[in-house]
Amino acid sequence: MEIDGKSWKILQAIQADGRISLTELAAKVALSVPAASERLKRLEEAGVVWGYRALVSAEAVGYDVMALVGMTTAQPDKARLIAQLQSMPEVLECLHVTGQDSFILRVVTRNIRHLEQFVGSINHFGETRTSIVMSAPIALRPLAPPGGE
Amino acid sequence: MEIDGKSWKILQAIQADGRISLTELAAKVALSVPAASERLKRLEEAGVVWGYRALVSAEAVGYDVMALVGMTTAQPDKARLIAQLQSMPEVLECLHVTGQDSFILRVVTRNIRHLEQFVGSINHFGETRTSIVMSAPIALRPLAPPGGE
DNA sequence: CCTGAAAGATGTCCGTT
DNA sequence: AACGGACATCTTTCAGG
Repeated sequence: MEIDGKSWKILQAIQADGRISLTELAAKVALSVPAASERLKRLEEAGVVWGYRALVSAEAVGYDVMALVGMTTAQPDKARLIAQLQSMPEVLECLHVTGQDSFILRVVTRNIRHLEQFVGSINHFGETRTSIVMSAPIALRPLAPPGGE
Repeated sequence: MEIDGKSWKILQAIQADGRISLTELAAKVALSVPAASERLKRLEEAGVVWGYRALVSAEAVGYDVMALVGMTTAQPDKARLIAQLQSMPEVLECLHVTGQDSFILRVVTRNIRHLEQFVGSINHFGETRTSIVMSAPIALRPLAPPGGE
């Protein structure tokens, strides 16, 4: 799918505010409401926009610790590991990556003790390297056009 | 702020669908529309909900490579590094962490060549360790109640 | 593919319980 | 704090350029 300048403006607007009304959206991209609506629907149907989420503060709901956990896991254990991670609400994300780690997990826990307990519950799958997040100098930025093609 | 069962239902619903209407939301949590609306507004004002985002597929818009880049950076360079990263649209996220790495970046690039170029443009700030994301067995899961308190 | 207007649905603001 | 109704706004759909 090709995405022209106006569709990119739409993408940027709905990434900045996922609950923006079509009326506002249309105004921002200098289009009529039905035109903006159709473009957005097309983007959704093509899978360019694959969902809308409210962003909830982990801290505000009682998760005081966020961490990234890298794991080195033997091939035959991977499927079981993923199955277990899926049942653990502390795991917000699990990426299968190249390099020293097999997986990198994004985890939230109530406190350090809870983090220790979490790591203990998975480290029989392999070595873990835990990095506690102290701050997020750049947090979850919207995608911009790739440009220089 | 205290979050009771109904507010948690609201949080889960808007994390699952950030564009859900108040009418649907109210039905899901067995509340009237104004009641649901007020609770949601309170959650927003308290910073529990700090935004709404459309999720855009990096692949669909021309970013074929996602990677995590760990950096070891000397203290005096950190501020300049962050400033530079902020001006680079490839950087979706930058976390300041404990452990071997000073920062871990989430980066998207058009292709491997573009990734190499990106890493080259920042590696004078310190050593980098790049992990290319092959797949996301668990992608961006909503927050669940911490429970066992 | 965009525009403009109408009908249906939705969000907000009341007063009330 | 939550409910129900009235009004303003928004979304969707349709005809037309």
